[in-house]
Amino acid sequence: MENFKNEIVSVLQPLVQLAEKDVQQQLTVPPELKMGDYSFPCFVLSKSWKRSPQEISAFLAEKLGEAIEESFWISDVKSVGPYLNFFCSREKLAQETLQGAFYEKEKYGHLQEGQGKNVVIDFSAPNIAKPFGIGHLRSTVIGSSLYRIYEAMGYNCVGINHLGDWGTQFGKLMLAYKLWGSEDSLREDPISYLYQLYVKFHKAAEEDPSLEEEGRKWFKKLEDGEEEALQLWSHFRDLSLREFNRIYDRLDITFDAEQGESFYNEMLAGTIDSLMEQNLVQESEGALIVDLEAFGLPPCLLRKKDGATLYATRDLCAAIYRYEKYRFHRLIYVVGAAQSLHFQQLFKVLECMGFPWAERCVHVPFGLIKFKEGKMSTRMGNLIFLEDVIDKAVELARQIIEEKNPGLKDKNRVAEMIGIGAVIFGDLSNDRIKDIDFDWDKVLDFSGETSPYIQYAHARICSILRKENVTVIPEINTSLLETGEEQALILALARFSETIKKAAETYKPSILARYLIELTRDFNNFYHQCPVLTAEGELRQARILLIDGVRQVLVNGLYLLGIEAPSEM
RNA sequence: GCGCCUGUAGCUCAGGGGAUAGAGCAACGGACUUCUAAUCCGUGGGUCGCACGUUCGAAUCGUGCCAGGCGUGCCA
Repeated sequence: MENFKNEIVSVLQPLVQLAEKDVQQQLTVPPELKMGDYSFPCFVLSKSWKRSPQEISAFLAEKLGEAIEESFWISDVKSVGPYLNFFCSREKLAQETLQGAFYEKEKYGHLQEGQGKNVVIDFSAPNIAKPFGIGHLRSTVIGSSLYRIYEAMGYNCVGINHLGDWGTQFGKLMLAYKLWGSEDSLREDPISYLYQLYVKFHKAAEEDPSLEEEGRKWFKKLEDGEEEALQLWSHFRDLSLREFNRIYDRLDITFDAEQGESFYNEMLAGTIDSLMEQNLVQESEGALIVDLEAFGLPPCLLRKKDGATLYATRDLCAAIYRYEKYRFHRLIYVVGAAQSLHFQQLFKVLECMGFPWAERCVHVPFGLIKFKEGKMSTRMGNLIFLEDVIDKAVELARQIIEEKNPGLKDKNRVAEMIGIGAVIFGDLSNDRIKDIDFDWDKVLDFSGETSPYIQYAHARICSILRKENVTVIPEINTSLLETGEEQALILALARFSETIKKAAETYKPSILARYLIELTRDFNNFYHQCPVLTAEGELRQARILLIDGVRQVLVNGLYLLGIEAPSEM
């Protein structure tokens, strides 16, 4: 598809006297398939040419008539009103696309742009000693998907789970444990017990604000390395990690490093020192800050008046450490939009410190998961556990399998793929910046724009390909694929690669998710209109290769979202 | 107060200068002796929050307003 576009630019550019870039930018996709594959609107030329866009379009179409004959990709040019519409050679496009999918398999659609470059992605980052709530799903699945998308772009990715394993909340938790905790209850169900303690603490602190102060003291003890505090901390941390890993396993998510906030403790002093040497630090109201007023930003707090550090300090250390270790081409933080200001400050401080790579740090923000009942917060105790959501979705998938395909083998495995896929897709299919209204009915709906819809189409294709006397052969007569449904499918497949690129550039997996829905819709139209198995000879072979291409792109695309596709369901 | 984000069909959302603004859900009506009906086809449903501006052209860009969310120094 890119080749086709480039060819349009090269034949059109000398005629219209615009820069190549401008020509490229003007090109749009017509609203209907039969209008062509790319269109050049002639309005821009109207003024300088002193002619109506309709006349210009007609003129250009005639002029281009000859140039087109020697063209490889462009099969036709038509003037439609003010638009100049280009048609791609469908046979060549089908050839290139379908053979590409056939030969490149799971690499189909991938690019080489990122060869030899490292991209560090900071995602998930749950807080130790707190349950893995539905709120953590977003960073986890968006980050993991971006990881896979950037790998498909050719980059070498480093996924880091910046665990929230340090900070004042631990002081509070330790205090709560000291006040009300019991080792027995802790051992029984660690996370949920710690969670209860945490909620209890915040309720009690409302009555007695001195508890907050006491909690901060406990965190200070931890930072000072006091034995008892350290032991409790390490105990809580181990128990939590075990729980998180169970969830990551189910979601098929891995990290290359699990350096949490605590990892940077030893570097804190050094970082503050070097900030001081550069005269970037000031004392204010007993705290240590970097004044950013010159940049229209509130000050960045490095150290509290009690001497304990804040997360900005740890994030500074982390960024510096990561650059030294990975020399990243880009450092991506997949963190909620609520922390936008924090990252503006963080990047600005790095810039002030003279790090040229500060501009290669990006915050990829996302909206909140909201509830009809109001805001969800760990403190209030109205958390929805991610695992409960997954369990319910998987259970529903199992029920539907029992009802529709009771003879299916490996039911549990398939139910897991479908249920988990639905949960992930439900999150990734919407623009990440928007808040999501959490709705059980929506999570547990497997029809329409959902991943089971895509998986189902995939399973149907596999079912056809499993039939006797079906062999996928790459050499076909592409001119036989002439119905609107087939053309639409080929075109959709041809746009896979540019969709990956767009998703990567905008850090939006939702673009890929939408693409897969549309591809699946195109396939379903085809499926209901064009028989494969009962088609004759060459046409049958051509359609077999076509659906095999669709199958491959569905698998590859779902993989990039972190979703598996069962071959039967 | 100030800053950032969001506002499109009853609901959930695509589209983010270009041709008639699209899906899904919900409602109603159709399609399984034919490749899996978790599917498909059809019907109804819209002052693209409001106003002004830029442009040949605005849901899309700018400014102002309205509504909601988030943030705004010792949480992360």
